[in-house]
Amino acid sequence: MAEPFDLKKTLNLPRTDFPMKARLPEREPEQLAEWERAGIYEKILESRTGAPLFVLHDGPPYPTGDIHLGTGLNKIVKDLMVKSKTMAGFQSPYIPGWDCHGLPIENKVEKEELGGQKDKVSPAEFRQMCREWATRYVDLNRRDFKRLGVFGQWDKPYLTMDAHYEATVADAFLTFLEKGYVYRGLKPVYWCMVDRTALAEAEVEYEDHTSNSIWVKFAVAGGERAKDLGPDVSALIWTTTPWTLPANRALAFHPDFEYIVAETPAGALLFAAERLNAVAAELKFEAAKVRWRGKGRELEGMKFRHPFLDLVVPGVLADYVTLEQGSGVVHTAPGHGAEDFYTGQRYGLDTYAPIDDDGRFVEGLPEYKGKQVFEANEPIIELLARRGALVHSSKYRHSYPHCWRCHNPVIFRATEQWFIGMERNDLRKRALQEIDKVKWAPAWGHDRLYGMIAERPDWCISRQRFWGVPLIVFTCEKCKVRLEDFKALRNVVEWFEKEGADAWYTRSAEELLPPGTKCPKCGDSKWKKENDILDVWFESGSSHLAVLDPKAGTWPADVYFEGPDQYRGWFHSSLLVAVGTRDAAPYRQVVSHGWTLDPEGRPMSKSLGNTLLPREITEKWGADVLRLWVVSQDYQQDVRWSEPMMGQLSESYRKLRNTFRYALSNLPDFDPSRDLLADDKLWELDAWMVRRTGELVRECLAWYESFDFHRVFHAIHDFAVVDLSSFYFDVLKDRLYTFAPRSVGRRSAQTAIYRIASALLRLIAPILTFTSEEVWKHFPGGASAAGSIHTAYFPKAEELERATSESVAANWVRLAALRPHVLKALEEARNAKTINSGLEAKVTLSAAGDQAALLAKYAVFLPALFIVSQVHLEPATEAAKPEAADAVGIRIERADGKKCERCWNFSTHVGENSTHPTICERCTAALDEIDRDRSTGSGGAAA
RNA sequence: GGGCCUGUAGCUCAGGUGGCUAGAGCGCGCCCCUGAUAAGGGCGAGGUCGGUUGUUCAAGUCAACCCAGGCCCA
Repeated sequence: MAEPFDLKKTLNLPRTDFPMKARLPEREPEQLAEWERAGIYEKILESRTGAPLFVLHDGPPYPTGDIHLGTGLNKIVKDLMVKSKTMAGFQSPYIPGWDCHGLPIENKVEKEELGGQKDKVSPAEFRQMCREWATRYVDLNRRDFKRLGVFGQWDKPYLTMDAHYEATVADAFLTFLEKGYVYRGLKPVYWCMVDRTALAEAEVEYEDHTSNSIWVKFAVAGGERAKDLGPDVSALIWTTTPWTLPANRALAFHPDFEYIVAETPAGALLFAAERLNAVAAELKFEAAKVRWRGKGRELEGMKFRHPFLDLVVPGVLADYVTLEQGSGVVHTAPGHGAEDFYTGQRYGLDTYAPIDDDGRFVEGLPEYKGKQVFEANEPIIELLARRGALVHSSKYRHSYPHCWRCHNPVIFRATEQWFIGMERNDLRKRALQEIDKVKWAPAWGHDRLYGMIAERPDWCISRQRFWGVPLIVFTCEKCKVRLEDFKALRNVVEWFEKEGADAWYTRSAEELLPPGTKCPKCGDSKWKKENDILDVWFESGSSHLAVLDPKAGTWPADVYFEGPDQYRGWFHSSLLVAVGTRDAAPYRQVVSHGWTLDPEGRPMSKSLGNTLLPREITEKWGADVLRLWVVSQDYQQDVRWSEPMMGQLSESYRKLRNTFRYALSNLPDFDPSRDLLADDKLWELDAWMVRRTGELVRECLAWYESFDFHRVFHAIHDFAVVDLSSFYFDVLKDRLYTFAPRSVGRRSAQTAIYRIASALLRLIAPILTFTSEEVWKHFPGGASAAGSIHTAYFPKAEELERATSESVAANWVRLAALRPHVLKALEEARNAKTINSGLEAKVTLSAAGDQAALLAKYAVFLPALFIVSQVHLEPATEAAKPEAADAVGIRIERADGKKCERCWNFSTHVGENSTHPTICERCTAALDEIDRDRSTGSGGAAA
């Protein structure tokens, strides 16, 4: 050997092209382009041809703006489900969708493109403008979703405005109609005066509103009990909607409550006894003489004079009357309240609601006629005052229903609407039975939806708008009879399949119906098309009909996954549509996630202005870090977002990335087809680590199965940090670097690293979508030649676990348990300046019994385990006897001998090698082995 | 007002059927290494398990009530 012999060149130091720096914001888009070129989504589906299906059916978001963080979370979790099911061996298609119809877009187009003047264009033109608006945002949303690494059929999503979809919805409506679920009726519904449409329960949100709180007298005008009450008595009512008084048609009493007539400064007043103190406080009087007492039921049929209309209204009984507020006497306007309406039905009261679509009084006294209802409040209050009927008036702030889209207060207004009757064909009962069959996560989801379905009123499905699917209803122009020839009606579905629902607006009734469709009653053939469109919830609730197919095995879906607002939304409407049309739930399982919270723990919302775009995150940290954010928390509860969290997750990401990088850097000369050692050839430590990896795999696969992604993440992360980085990889360094490249010891370590990294990588692939692919490309043995990691399968726990026996594993568990104690002793020696590096130390262990035997058996492996130069064993002396049976005494001294220049271990044999006087006996042997390998010509040194 | 959910170290999470001095990772402080190096390793300090009162030999774990936050319904 030449004089300047470089010993370092004889080491197998880590070497890899895999970059330490992730540069995710730049690299991820490149990866996306590559996947796009390769047709990754189709490739994955092809790779699972013939495999059992797992169908996640996408709930369609509304394309009216940028996606926010919650939407991103939703899509990422869906992607985790799909990717993990794919790797578990299922064929798992994912067809994303968008909910394109409805008010929000209609409003935007009306305001931003037509300056509020919708009449300027025809319905067909208006619909075209809405379509373009929706298309624009679908494109933007799609770009953002893809950026998150979500795989799916992005080039062919389902859109509720597609012709086929609209036809499916129309057909579903006809099925409901045909089966007798649908009826037209006069009922109070939520009405938005600004959007001029009826609203469903799900379209109403409660917000704070200031109302007029007024106390009004209704003079007793007769009835059986009138005499008992005494002269000049008035019933006292309380209301926060003065404008509904013109529609008052009764006063309601609770049959079981006690009522009194009290003599007050405002006159003799009839109200609930229990409300005396509250009324006195509100009306500001002290004591009151009680003149009469009686049960509410005695007041049924009493007559009261309307305070300003020439009208006498009856006393009626209702058990929804409460003693929490007001007087216990309830002003009843059947045209303006749901409960009032049902009371009105029972007593045959007039459902009076003289209000037009804009919320203006179309008739009534000059004081309020023509005024919008809220503007009518003041004049009505003044009117009451003039008539001496107003006892008290004040402002009252409370939560009040508002339109979810325009956020204006809504009113209850009786109008003619189309309904799906919940009791028709036992729809409610059957839906409830289906809920019991579905699996719910979290479990309370069952009770939530069950309660809602059990309580909900009939479904108001008509809307007075244009941007949607029209109700397929024709009325004979002559005799007003409705066409019930379903074969003829389904002709419209054919038109919709060809031209979309636009056909309803561009084609005449004669064109839409089969030629010569005649009225069965009068024989005429002039038909009038219905103007209303369907509630968009009916539309999105039909998505399973449009997208899934029982014949293909994709209906019902295996899982629906959405936010908690969908119990009243999509989970709800999908169930009703499915039960109505197919007599079963459209899903086997429903999973919901929590709200997305800002750093202060408040739900992110546009009104609070604390929302965040996923794009801002991917541009700064990368999609894989955002995906880590998703799996770091339990999404079934509320999830929080904050900048510091992202910082920590970046660190976690870096740790995982470096763990894989280190594994790769020790495998540059490792070809699994040539170098992989069989289980029984592995060193025990290596086999034990493989086995432990198998245990991790077993746990994680179970968590993937139950969609507990955060447990998967924490387990993998902890394993990478604790078991690999700080323990196994550290312990392995000496063997990997200093042993001859082809030695069994090194190949054993490499085999373990290879198997562990391979398992870990596939285990985390659904989460780290981009990075796992990047690692895959650097994996030994041409792993990526067969295709993307996303077409690979999850590792098999058994294959890894059987690397070694339970008893061998148990020995290593005991040995490894000693490590923290030795490390602590080393730390103390470091502090005492006895040593710096651990390799400068000699550890003396004193043990007894079993423990001594175990240590003796594994003596040669102990220096590596503790990363010290020497370990000496001695019997536990009586004095140094450790308390615990398996404890050991630990003494740290400086290592004997000199530091080997090659492996840095201390040895008393340094200097014995004449060629290399600075190296130890182990390195001498290693160099000899390297020389031998070189002369035999096979295999190569790492360096 | 009714119903439901949540509340364990600064952060994110574990803690079946109640049982040793309540755990992990990250972060933080101090130290080591310089052959994973814009890396790696070690040690350490952090919690009256939201609060109160009960049941029990024993409660983070069970019960009741309360507080805070959230969601749904009205």
